[in-house]
Amino acid sequence: MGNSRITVREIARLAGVSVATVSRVSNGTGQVSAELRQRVLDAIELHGYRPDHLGRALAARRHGALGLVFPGLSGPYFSELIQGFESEAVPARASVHILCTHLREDSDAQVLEMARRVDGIAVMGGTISDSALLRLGELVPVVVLAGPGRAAVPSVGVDNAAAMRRLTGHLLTEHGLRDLAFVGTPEGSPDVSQRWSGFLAAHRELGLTRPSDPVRVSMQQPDGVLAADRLLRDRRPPGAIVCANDEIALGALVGALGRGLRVPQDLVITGFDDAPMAALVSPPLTTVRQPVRELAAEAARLILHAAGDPGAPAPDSIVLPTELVVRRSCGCPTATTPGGTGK
Amino acid sequence: MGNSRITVREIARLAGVSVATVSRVSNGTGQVSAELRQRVLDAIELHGYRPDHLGRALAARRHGALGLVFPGLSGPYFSELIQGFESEAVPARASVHILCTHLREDSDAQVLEMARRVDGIAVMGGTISDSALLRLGELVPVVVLAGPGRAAVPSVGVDNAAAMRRLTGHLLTEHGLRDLAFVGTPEGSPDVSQRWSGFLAAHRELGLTRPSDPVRVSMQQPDGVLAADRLLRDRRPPGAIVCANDEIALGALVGALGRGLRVPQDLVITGFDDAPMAALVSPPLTTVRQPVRELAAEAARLILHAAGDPGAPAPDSIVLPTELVVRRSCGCPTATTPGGTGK
DNA sequence: ATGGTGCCTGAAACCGGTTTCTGTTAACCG
DNA sequence: CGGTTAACAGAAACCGGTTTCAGGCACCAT
Repeated sequence: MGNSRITVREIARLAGVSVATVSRVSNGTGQVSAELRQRVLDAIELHGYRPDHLGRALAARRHGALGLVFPGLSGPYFSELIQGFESEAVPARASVHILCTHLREDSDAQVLEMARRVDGIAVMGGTISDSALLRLGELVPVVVLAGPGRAAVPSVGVDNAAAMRRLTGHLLTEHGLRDLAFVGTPEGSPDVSQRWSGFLAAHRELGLTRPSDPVRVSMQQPDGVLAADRLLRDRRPPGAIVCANDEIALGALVGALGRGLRVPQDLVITGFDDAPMAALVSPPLTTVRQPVRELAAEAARLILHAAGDPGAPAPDSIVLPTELVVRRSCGCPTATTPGGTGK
Repeated sequence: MGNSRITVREIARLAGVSVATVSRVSNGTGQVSAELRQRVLDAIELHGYRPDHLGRALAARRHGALGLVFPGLSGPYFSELIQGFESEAVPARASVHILCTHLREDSDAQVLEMARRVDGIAVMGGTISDSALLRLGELVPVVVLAGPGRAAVPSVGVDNAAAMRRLTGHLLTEHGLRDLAFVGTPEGSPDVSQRWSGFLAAHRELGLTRPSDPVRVSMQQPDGVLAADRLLRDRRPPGAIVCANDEIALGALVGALGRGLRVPQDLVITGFDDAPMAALVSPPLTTVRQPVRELAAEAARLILHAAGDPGAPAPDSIVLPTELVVRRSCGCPTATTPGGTGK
């Protein structure tokens, strides 16, 4: 049983009907008399027939698959992302292809290759070149996740700049902090780039001098430790370390505590994302919550919709709301002051 | 250009040759005269023809894709795993399908469904039922990643029990610690199950009483914080917290430090995996290094080989070596004592 | 001149489904 | 009772490739 060698013609022969009838029964399309239907169902059941995905996909000119492209995965952010994406794809009976372009030279070519195997693709911002993105958009429905869209390529993201402006403003205004250090590589991803510009904007608004250059590291905990080392080695500590995400912030916190500094008394540290650990460390991290899972789910929905509706107009880009989460690492006493910054 | 509507027959017509010739040229198989080859290549180039993946896959009866199934991803472990898997799949021109069964009821059915879309599958141990695993093995080449294989299903993993026995023995013998607490859910995955039994074995060998039940939590940092809370709340702290992985250990460390305990003076904590952060926290974590990336790469190689060679015999299971990494969180002064425990 | 050999080539079959299109039959209607 | 219509079934075309098979042709040895 379950031998995958049996075909629709085989079943047709065994049930004494035509292949068209078998196809109609197995898909529930068209009209089939009760008697023939039963004969076909019996034969299908008896031999454990399951229609071949390739044959079906070829005939339907549809792969039944979605692509997800990211630079390199790490931390809770990507877990959420992938799971959110899957949560929409699986019920739609679409499989999820992943492509991790991490440090590979030919990622443009690989994404283009992926386009020939899926019905639509979500690409993390900053993962492939702009020209490849446009080219991709001609081949399949595409949405940019956490990054700017293009003409025909919509995007799903949050207003990073506004959120970071708000967070930075909180540090500058309500805590009177100065000499803030930004940790993260603006050139690395659109997300960080926007957060950096929000950071700058907050300074500009208050008429402060432009802060010093960011400490350019990657987005994982070890990078936060590294950044803390760099910042705290010889010169006096900055007033606050504003990290591009929670992972970096957690690493920086570990680095700072390891050097005997007290947070927030000696040093303020903030994150971005509101990862699960952010609330659990001591002191709990002040950060910005963004709905990562919903972001990815929304992207999947967009793609599925566009793939199902060939002539559909290019959908609008989507901006989901963020929320400033004030905890103790910024120096606030205790309570959480909620407040949306997104549209 | 690049319009994906052009087919092999179209190119054949334009180049004034047969479809067979086009196919031969585009695949480099068979003999084609220089003149015809050039005509075909020109037509292909001019119209940007790329053979359709589905048509090709259907004819070749091969999907050009590999599946990777895991319970739920989180932390550096899964990053490494996925990237290791991809590092082998991509050069083989196979795309990677992922399936995250996390908490879903019908994961068996979904894995079986995946089997009809890929040439082979790597399944993390403990992700699906045994019967589904056997069934799966009849459909496509399968390998179990980090878990026990079955008759026809090979596995790739490390000797968790031996490694954990060694680590636990180190704590019991060389540090004279007693009253160790194990954090992790043995029922949750074969990995943890084996680590738990290694933990027990080390106690048994020394004639000690059976340690108390494990603190059953998941495998992420927040779970470590939770476990530390539970263990340290009212009663006196255990002599050591032996964590099922580094993520838990890092969480536990944060929890312990947050309570003002000193590690390792007041409390010893150990991990498993040797995640990047393990060496960077203070104190650095004593742990067991396992080659996660290689594990996944090996699994991909196994599957690719089996998928390429239809009649190949079931390959042997593979056990990769681990290494005890002694740092300071166990109470050792400083140096690292390397030493393999795997076969 | 003739038969054999090897290289190219294209027609056609095939992979495993879906869908259109045509034809048959039975039910319904005036 | 003749004619229209709806329901149903199957033959064949189709999706877009690959591969088998047989034939044409040039070259070589007899």
